[in-house]
Amino acid sequence: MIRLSTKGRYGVRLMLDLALHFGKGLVSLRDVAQRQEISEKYLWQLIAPLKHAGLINAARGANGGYALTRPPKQINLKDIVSVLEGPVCLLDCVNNPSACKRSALCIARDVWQETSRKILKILSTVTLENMVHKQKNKIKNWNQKSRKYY
Amino acid sequence: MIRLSTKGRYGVRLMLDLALHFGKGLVSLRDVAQRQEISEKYLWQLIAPLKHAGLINAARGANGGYALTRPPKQINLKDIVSVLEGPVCLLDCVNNPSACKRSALCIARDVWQETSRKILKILSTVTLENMVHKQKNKIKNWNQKSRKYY
DNA sequence: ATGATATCCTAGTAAATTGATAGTTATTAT
DNA sequence: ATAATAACTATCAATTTACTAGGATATCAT
Repeated sequence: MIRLSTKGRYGVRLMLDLALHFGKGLVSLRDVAQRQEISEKYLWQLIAPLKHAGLINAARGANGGYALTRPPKQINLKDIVSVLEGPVCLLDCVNNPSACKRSALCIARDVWQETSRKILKILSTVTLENMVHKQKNKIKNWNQKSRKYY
Repeated sequence: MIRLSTKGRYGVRLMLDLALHFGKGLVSLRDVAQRQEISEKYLWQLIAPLKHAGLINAARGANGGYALTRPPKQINLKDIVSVLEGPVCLLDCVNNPSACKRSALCIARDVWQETSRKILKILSTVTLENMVHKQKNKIKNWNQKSRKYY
């Protein structure tokens, strides 16, 4: 299926949470877990590869926690998804022609290759900064509505 | 993972095979299986939903077989993939807000919704006719090269 | 030093999905 | 009749997914 697993689903929410706190010190996993309503243990399994990929920093011990390694503007959905869900590549043969002996003459492969590239482009245009802005706007609008109707 | 299962992978090749024979009568599953090097039994599991979705017609009995119900120009990747892999929708909450109680205020959802729409658009721009043309060009070029070097 | 607070790491597992095979029945052209 | 072909059902091993459990290790505040 063309769909995200919970890794990508939760991972993006985790990274957005960190983005919302960027520049304000470290964020503990427990806090993220509570805000996002995701098990702390499960979140950790997402943290590990993200840290390994250099997207977040960690500080151990009391008052420890996590933070983005670079500004939200410089991290996009492609970065996050490819770490957590593997390379965005609709079929193995796209990145690795030897995965199928038909590769050389297969039109389907050409099409999937082109399509993969387009999807990748879409994902890389959405940054965490974009999402932070959207989040703030949404909350603002929601508050205005509340004032109006309640 | 953002990737296709073998259903979509084989299914598109199956439909392209039928497209290449469009207007030339029925094609038996055995022939497709041999040309595409895919098990006949497995192919049948793809045929069933495609037929049910109205993309192909079947004729039983001797000399029976399959054919596209409409010209290759009027069938695109979105049609095929959504039948075989389910709706192109990165997360359940995108089509069905009640799948997650955070839907109303979740920015991640908004972003995945927009992204799903863009991917859908990409898939619907590629028709079987496009693929048939590419296939014929590729074979032509390949033959020219052969004449040149061998 | 010590204890509280975090990160870090390894295993395990039930459920779902995937990819494929086998065998049987129904229908039609010849 | 019979050969060819679609239509259907059931099964199954392997993989992936989505978690959970239990602890080891590092760091800071006191």
